[in-house]
Amino acid sequence: MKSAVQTKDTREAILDATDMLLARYGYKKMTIDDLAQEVGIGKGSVYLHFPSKEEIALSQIDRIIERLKSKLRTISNGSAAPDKRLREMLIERVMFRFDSVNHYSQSLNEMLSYLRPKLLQRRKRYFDEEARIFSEVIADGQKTKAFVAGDPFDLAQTLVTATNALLPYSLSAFELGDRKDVAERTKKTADLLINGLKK
Amino acid sequence: MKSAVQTKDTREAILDATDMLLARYGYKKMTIDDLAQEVGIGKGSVYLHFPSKEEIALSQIDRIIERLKSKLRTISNGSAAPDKRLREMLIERVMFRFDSVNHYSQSLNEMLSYLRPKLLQRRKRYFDEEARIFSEVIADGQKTKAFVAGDPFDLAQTLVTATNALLPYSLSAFELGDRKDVAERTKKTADLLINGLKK
DNA sequence: CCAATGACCCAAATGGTCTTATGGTCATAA
DNA sequence: TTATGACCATAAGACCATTTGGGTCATTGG
Repeated sequence: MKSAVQTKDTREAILDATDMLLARYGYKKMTIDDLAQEVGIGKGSVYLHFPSKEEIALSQIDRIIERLKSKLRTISNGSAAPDKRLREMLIERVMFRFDSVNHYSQSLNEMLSYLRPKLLQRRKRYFDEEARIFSEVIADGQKTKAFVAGDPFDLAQTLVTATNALLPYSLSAFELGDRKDVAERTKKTADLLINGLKK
Repeated sequence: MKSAVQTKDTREAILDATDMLLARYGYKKMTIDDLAQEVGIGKGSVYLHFPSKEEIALSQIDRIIERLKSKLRTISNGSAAPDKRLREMLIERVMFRFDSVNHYSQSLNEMLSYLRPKLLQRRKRYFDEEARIFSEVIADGQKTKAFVAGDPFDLAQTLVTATNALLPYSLSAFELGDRKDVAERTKKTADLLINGLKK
């Protein structure tokens, strides 16, 4: 990875290195110099791809969510019954995040202390975008009268809110508890919520 | 309030003063001297009631939760139908906290940074205790076949988890959003959850 | 000519030193 | 016996010099 990048897009390489260095050093301690060296480029070249250190870290978080959304869309577009799809999506939204930041250990809260306002904004955006994907499945379920009536997006936002406490955010993955336990709590919450949609 | 305390229990007076000073100065800036003066006692007398500064702040948080639990019990023991009681309790658990710490503005997260491990522990305990009160109402609803079968405490914990993201914790009341908005989101979440219990 | 580079700039961070403040203790007085 | 505030030790803050690191840009090589 320290050799000049030839087989991989530089922007992605920077984000990969960011992922690793955030986990190792946290936001504050991670330097652009370290990053450049890790990628095998000059320090100034980093700024050809990202306007600031802050934006690099935020873009890494964005990337995690983009990957999640892609997974949610795959499930959403599947052929299972809408309630089964919803359940799988709720679980995925929690567990994918958990696994994506699990190696960040204590550094998640540290990042929050530096990037709080912008992270909060993005967080709101992420939830909106996720809810949009969820709402499509809800609308599906409503067409066949399997789900209650109501604005699909509104209902989706409720699903999102109800599972938000299970996400690693200010609580690190470590603080959230054992992975198995988080998964279990997520399933139970999802089941109750979907059951509520069915009436 | 600066006069010697005669008509009010000293411990309560200390906690009242803590509530006010936490809101004004935050945890770090609040001094035991300020506290003692606010109550009208000597600085050393504070330590007759609390072992440490840390414990004073934690006890104030405990007190908020005790008041909440009292309110939850009142609702729980009411004569309304179980689903109506549950709904009211879920809303109360969110809004009572919101209102109790709303005047803390930015200082909630500051407190968290100093008291994190102990706050997390207590937080777990609070949730357990709340879930116990909820489980009684769930058991009530199960007796009349109005609610689904299952361990009442387990189901109650799910209700608690599903509304946890709405509580002010690392997100201040300010960051959680407009009070009206929080209440609205809480109601929608409660409705969906209770609907899920009814099947 | 254009993109990559690393030297440069400057504000922020850090480390060292001294001073002050504060949590907690305890001798004293009521 | 209990309340008090002076005392103590350590932590925190202020100050200053030095170093560091985010961001910029003049230079070079392809």
